[in-house]
Amino acid sequence: MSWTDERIERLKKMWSDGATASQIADELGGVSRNAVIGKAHRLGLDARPSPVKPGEEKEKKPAAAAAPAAPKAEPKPAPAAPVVEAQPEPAPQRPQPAPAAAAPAAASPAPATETVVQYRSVGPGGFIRQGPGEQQAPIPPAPPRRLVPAKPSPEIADKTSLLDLNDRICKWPMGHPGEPDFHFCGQAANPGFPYCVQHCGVAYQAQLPRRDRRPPPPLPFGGPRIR
DNA sequence: CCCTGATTCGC
DNA sequence: GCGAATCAGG
Repeated sequence: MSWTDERIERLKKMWSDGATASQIADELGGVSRNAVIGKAHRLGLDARPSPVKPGEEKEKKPAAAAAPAAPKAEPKPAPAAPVVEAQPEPAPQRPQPAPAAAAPAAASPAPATETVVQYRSVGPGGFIRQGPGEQQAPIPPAPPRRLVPAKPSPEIADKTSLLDLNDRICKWPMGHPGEPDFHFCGQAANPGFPYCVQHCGVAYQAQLPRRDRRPPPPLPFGGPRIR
């Protein structure tokens, strides 16, 4: 198998969606997990959290097979490529009480000061994480009240959320995790099963001989995201 | 042992 | 460019 454009495309998407190399490999078929990882690296895709610690530098390995004289000298890469980092702004003025919506766009016309590119990461809920050095002034003291789980929005107030799950209701996921309307089926569960009767029908299927197997039903998550 | 991703290196 | 072999952590 070769890396056609479509296959590369799928690799990219699945990789950035967080699929493991193995998953990607047997999804694509015809390639090994290693091939996928190798390709991902060659494509310059983001490194994933590796189980291997980046910490200590590995010394030469025992060169099991007769390794000819070290083929390549390795000049350590230019040490200090200027790391682009969010620069803490002087913040001379007391920040305004904060428009809660927190204009994510750096578009705010910084008056007269230099234009500083700010990099921000986006948290799981879609909120904008604060960069270092841009603490938002006084932290509102926590009210001495008991915290109560709240529905994030009226939108899903009547939907079955994670907090509503128990062993008697159907836990079949509807929509995509992380999205505002993600919820669970919520029907009465088939006793002894985590899903309602309909979803049990989808989740549990008799294994048929390969030859007359039907193509698999859509994944519970609605299949791969389309971005 | 299984899994994971990273790296190396012969092809 | 490709990917098997190898490494190393969980």
